[in-house]
Amino acid sequence: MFDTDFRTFILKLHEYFACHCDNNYTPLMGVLVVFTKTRLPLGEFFSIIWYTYKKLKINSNMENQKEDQLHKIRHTLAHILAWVIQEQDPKVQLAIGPTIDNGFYYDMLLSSALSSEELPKIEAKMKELIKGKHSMTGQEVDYAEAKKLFGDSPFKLEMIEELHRNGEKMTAYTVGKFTDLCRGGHVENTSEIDASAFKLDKLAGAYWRGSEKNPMLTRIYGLAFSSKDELDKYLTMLEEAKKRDHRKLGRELDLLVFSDLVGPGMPLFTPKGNIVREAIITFSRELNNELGFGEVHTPNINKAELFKISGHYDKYKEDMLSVVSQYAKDEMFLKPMNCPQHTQIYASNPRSYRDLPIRFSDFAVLYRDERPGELSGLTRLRSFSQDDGHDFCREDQIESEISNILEAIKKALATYKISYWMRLSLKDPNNKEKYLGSDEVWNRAEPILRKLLVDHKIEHKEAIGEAAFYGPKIDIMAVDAIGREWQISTIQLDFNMPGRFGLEYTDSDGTKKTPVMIHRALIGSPDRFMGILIEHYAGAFPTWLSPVQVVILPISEKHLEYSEEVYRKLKTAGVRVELNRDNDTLGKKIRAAKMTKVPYILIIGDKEIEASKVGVESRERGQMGAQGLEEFTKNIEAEIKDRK
RNA sequence: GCCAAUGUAGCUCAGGCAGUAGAGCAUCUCCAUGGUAAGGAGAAGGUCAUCAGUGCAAAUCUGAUCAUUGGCUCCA
Repeated sequence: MFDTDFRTFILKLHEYFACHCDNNYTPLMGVLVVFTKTRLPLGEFFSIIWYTYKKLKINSNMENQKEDQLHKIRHTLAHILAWVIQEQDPKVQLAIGPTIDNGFYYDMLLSSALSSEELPKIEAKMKELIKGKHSMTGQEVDYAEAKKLFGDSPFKLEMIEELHRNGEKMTAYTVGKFTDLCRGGHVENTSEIDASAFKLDKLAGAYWRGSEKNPMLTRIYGLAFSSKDELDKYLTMLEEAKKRDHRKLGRELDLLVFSDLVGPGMPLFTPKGNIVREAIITFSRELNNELGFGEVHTPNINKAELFKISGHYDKYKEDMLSVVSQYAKDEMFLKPMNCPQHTQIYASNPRSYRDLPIRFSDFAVLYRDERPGELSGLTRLRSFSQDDGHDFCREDQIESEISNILEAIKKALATYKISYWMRLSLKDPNNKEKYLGSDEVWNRAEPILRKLLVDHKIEHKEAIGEAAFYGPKIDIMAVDAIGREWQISTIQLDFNMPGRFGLEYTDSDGTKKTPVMIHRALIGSPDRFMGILIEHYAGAFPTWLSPVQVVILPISEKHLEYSEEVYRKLKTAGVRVELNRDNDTLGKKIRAAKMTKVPYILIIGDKEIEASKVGVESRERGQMGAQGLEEFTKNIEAEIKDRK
C-alpha cells in the first residue's frame, strides 16, 4: 500500500539508503553515495526520484480502487450468503459477516447442524441470486427501528445496544428480499459480481466475539476474487503450498515421522532429519558462543514450587504435564520452559556488578500439554526444544546486550536467506490481570525496546497484547518463500522474574541490586524452525543443511570400484555422501537422486574413469561437465564451511 | 476443548447404497550392463484406523474412541 506524500517518500528513501549502505552513513550521506555511484547529473537523479514517486503514487491509486471494489464484492457476497441461509432456515440468528484476505465469512447460530455437503447447494443458490441483478441500497435507521428489524438475533441486538450506547449511526442494507444491519461498503448491484469468481470454502465453529465463554457459532467461509482467473490463481497457490508442506516433504524426504504409539505432537527424527536439526543447533550454538553465552544442561522434571515462584504455575498449570514420583511427595512437572531453572544457576553464587552480564544458553527438550486441536505438524508440538538463552545484566547493559543479540539474529536469518520483519509486542492495558508486575515497571521496559528498534533503524510494527506475561518483547516474524509469516526469534525484557526469585548482585557502592533478565531465542525452536525451513526451501536444502550432500551414480556395475574410491575420499573429507549401488538404469538412478533434492550428483562411467574425473550435476546450476575430484571436493568443502 | 472433513498395502489413490478388496510407485527375485527424470518379467504385501452395536453376513449401516487436516480459542 502506497499512500504517502512526497516528503515522507523522501524520508523513507533516506531511511532505505541508510539501511542499505554501510552502517556509518547517515541517510543523507547514503543518498549522496548512491548518487555518486549512478554518475548521473544531479537534476536527472532527482527527476528520476520524482518520476518514481509519481509512478508509485498512480499505481497505488489504481490498486486502491481495485481493492476497494474487491472489498465491496466480498462484503456483498457475505450478505447474499446470509440471505440464502435465512431462506433455508428462517429461525437462524445472524451474527456478523466481514471480509478477510481471501474472501469473506458469515457467523450465525443455525437452528440445526449444517453439513459441508450442503455448501455446493448454497453456493448454487447464491449464484442464482447474483444473476438476478439485485440492487443493494441502504438507509439509516434509528434505535427502535433497528431493534424491530434485527431484534430476533441476540447478536445483532448486542451490536445495536453497543452502537446506540456509543451514539453511532445505524444503517440497514437491503439486497433483494434480505435486509441486514451493516456499516456499508457494498456493490450497487449484484451484476457487478462475477459469479464464477467465488466459492464457498468450508465450515468451522467460531466463538461469538472470539471468546471461549461465548456460544459457538457456525462460520461459513467463502473465497472471493474479482475474476475467475484470480480465484484459480489463488487455488493454484494453495496447491503449491501443499506441495511444500513440511509434513508431506518430511515423510517423502525421510526426515521425520509421527507414530500413534509414541503419541501426537511428538515427532521422531530419522537419521537424515536429525542431521538437519543438529545443523540448525550447531549454528545457533556457534552464535551463542560469539555472544558469550555459556551452555548449561538442565533436567526435564522440576518441582512445582519452582513454577509457583516464577508465576508459570498460576498462569499455565493447565498446559503443563505433571509427573508423579513413587517416593517423593512433591508435585512435579515436565518443564515447559527453561527460565526458572536458569535463575537457580544464577542464584547459586553471590554475583558482583563486575560479573554481569551472566549468560546461559540451553537446548533442552520442553514439554507442553497442548490441546489436541492445537497441534500441527512441526509448528505446534508437545515436545520440542528452543535455542534458548537468558541474559542476566545490569540496567545500563540492556541496550548493548540486546543490540548484540539483534545482530546475531540478523546474521542467522541472512544465512538461512529468510526475510523477516520485527514486531514490538506490548501489553494490553485493558487486560492487566494477564501480566505480572506494576505499571511503573512496564512503563520502564517498553520504551527501552522501542528506542532500540528506532536506534537500529529497524522497521517494525507495534502489537498491543502480544507481550509475554512478565515483560514486553521484540518478536521476529519470518516471511517464507511463498509469503507466509511465522513467529521465530524473540527477545524479551523481564524486570519481574529476577525479583520473584530474589536474585541480586552487589553493585559498586556495596548495595544489593536486582539484575534484569533478557529471555531470547535466535531462531526460536529448532524443531519448528526445521519445519519452516523445509517449506521455505521446498525441501531443497542448501548444501550445508542437506542431509545428503552428494549422491554418486555409477553407470553400471563395472564402474562400482572406482565409485567406491570416490565415495571413500569424499567421506574422509567430511562430505555427507551416498553411493547408489542399485542395479538400475542410469535414468532411473538419476530420477531417484533428483527426487531426494540432493545438491550434487556425481556420474561415473568409462569416460570419467579414463580421465580420472567425476561428472558433476548441480541441483542449482545443472550439468557442469567433468571435474577433478579434488577440485570438486575443495568447492563443496568451502560451500559447507561458509554455510552456502 | 469446540465446529467441519478425512482415515483402504510402506507411499499416492481407485472401489464399495452389506456377500471378506484393486492400481501405480516402493520392496524382493530373475533377465537386461545402462550416458542425464521411470528397461522388461514375476513374486510378495491389507483384521479396509480401533472398539462396540444391528444383520445370516459389516471394509460398506449405526454409535463411541483414536489420529490427521482446515477453522475457533490458546501459545511462556
